[in-house]
Amino acid sequence: MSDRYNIKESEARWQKAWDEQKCFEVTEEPSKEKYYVLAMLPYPSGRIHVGHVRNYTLSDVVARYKKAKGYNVLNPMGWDALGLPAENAAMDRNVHPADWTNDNIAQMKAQLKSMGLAIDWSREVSTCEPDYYKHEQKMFIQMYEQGLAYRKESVVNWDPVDNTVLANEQVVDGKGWRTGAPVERRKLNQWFLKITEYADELLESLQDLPRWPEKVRIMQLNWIGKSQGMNAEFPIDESEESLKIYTTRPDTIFGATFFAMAADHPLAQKLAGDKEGYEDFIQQCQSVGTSEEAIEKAEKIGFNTGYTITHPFTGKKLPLYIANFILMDYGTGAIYGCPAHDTRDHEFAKKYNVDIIQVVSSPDDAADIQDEPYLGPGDMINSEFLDGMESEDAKKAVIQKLEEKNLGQGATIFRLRDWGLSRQRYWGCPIPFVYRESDGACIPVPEDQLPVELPKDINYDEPGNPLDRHPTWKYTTCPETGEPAIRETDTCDTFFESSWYFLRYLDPNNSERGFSDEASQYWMAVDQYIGGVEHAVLHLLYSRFFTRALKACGYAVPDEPFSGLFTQGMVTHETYQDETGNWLYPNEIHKVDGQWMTVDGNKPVKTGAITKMSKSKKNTVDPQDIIDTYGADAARFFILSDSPPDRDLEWSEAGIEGAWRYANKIYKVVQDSIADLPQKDSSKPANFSDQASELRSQTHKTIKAVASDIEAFHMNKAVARIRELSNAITAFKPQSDDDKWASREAIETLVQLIAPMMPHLAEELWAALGYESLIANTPWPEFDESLIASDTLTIGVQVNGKVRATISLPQDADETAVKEIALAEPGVQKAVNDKEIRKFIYVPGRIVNVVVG
RNA sequence: GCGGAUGUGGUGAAAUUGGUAGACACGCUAGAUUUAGGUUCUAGUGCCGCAAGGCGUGAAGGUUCAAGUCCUUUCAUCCGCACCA
Repeated sequence: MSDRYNIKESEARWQKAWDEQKCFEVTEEPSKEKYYVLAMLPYPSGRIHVGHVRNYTLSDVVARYKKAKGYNVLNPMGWDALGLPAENAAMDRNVHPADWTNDNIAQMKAQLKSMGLAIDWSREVSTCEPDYYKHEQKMFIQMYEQGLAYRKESVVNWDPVDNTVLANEQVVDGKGWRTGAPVERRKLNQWFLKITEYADELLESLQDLPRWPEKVRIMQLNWIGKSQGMNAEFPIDESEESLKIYTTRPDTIFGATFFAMAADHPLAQKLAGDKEGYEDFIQQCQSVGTSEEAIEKAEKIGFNTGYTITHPFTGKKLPLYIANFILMDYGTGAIYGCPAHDTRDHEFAKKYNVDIIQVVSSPDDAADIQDEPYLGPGDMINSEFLDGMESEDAKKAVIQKLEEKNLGQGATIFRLRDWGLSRQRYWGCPIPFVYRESDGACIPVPEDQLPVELPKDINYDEPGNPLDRHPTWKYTTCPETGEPAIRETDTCDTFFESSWYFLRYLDPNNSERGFSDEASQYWMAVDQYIGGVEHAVLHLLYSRFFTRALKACGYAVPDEPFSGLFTQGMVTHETYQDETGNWLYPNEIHKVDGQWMTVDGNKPVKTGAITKMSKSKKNTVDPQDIIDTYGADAARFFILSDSPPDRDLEWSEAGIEGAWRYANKIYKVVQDSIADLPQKDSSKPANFSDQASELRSQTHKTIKAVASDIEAFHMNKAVARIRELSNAITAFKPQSDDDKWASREAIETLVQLIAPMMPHLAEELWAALGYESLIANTPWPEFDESLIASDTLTIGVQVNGKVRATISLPQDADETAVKEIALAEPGVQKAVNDKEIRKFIYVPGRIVNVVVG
């Protein structure tokens, strides 16, 4: 009898073996088909969380499976090492962001290694290293030279007490998270990348991404937000100025009852700056956050400028407002308001007693337009020359009319805005520009002076950006004239690093360029990208833009960086609070008599909503505890078996033990049967018992099913198939030595099928089965189609749609024969009774339905 | 507010094109074995009902011989929203 499976010893041993044999280190091999598996790189926050385990287990299964299928598989890993949390840690704990980050990387790398991932660690990349960001500084300058990077004024959240810029997540209820001071909006000169230049192409090319989830493509489509509409320009009465508006609903022009522009519209100050209450109103607008959500949800408020605009067709004078729900960044920053057919305009009109005129007829006559706007299409009414037209035709007619009058023209606009890159923070990639003091000229840092490295000696004693306060770093000379110059002290958005890291992996030792064209041409595009659905828009869109921008700068990269994408669901967990409302970690509570109590003091615990795991709510679980207790294989297997990977996973402690028991069971079953099995590679016998044939059939079916399940990311189903096979193996009693051959075939197959999921256990058993080479280097088993086909089939017999019996039929049974068999079933006879059979339906291979009545 | 998703037993979930709802597990119940215990094995387990049978995929309608799947309406929950990563 065998000893119990020693997880710790075994896992460490096989990880060492993979390392020593450099099992997963790859080079370009033009003769071999490549497969690039990419998992989204982690931010080194401290310790890995369950979301990481899920992500990297998935990529690992794909990598190991594809390797077994014969591909040259690249599966790299790195660290998205720049970002805000490092600076928060620096401020809270007085550590240097670099030290904090590098400590975290060391810890997390050890944790990932303990998962037994098939990663080529020789290609590890950390984005906070100057050797990484020097290349993107060069890229940035190249983009600038191509006209893809530029500077303009833009609004930030400003904390007036700390004198610092706040991220949206640092704004809580309109107040700074540290100071509690009401946040202001402030305009700064900032760098942008011209992603809008590619808006149409990024939209159109979504069609070329069939291996992306539909939902992600739709989200990007909506994000880019192409809309067909009309630009128009109307003179403002009693003024020299005129207002440029944009609308997607030119058909509703006769329903226009007011005009409105954004609070930061250049005309706002000009026309109303001296009006009473203007300053207060602007203040009010500025107290709303900069996020789209905050703006949309804020109460709709307006300020009447006192000016009017004459309606181009009716001649009526309509009031011109400044309104907080108009975005300067969208369209022209001004609209005409049609309250009858737009929700926001309606809300606004109700509040300021503006007329509501219906111009599109609604199919629901009862609905009162004064209570509810009508948003759909319909026939035009109250619209002079448009009356009776369909909305779509009316749109064209209005555009044509305004074009004739030289007041407007049809226009296509995008919701997508240019990518604001500047961050007023230390722990980011320095933007490689200097400003000459004499004339303010903006000069790129010459290539031979790159990288512009972050200074090490910084302090957080004062608020604000340490680079800006640094005594020496920012003072330099102009590379062109040698005159005094000041460095750009803003750093890059960290999405900049993550927009090209997958290229750096290809050639991590290249110190001249970020990567060579040869490496890119061999490995790109990424065949399978895997990561969180929360990145569906920003990161994935920025990366798609980045490859196009790099191509414009002369790099050999494909337009689309990721040909296949899989987005995993979030990992969620129940939340817990003590009596005073403090959040509690799951390991700070325990059950006493069926009630959750605090471990410390046995006080009652309130359980709350199941939400995405987050540190702020303390509903996190440290996967290391699980790996230490049950082993990496059990953790991986449980995560794969529990939920479909694209769905949210509610973490529970209960299921992991089942995976652990299963691993032990497999170990025991295989170990116990080895002595009695034929030797490996012994020749296939000719005769099998029926049970053995059955087992062989199931073995081959399982090979096929597991492969297609893995390829479709139905890992939970693959696990179910594997468990069915192992159940069949345990139930199987060989009748002869020939049958034992079938038994060995099934067991070897089982070990091969679990190898991508539980790689350590698989190696252990593969060795036990007599193989000297690693299972990690062993090809995927082949299945025999002839063993899969069955000559009988079992189908259900319904009477009036309810199943009353199941029958077995030969594959080729004709309808007459089927009818005879079906009607002879006692259950069917009982249900039919003496009622008349009105119809007999036989769908070959599927179902029989007898309709009586 | 806008956009995207999800809803099936006590729990996680399965279910080609509409065609045997609940595979595979977790948990639970009973029994057996062993151990100090975690284990292991056998049987059972959607709900109601003694049974026959009936009812069951968030809710309400509809189409169909047949609906978890298609259509309409509706409710609930979760995620993203441009300076978190």
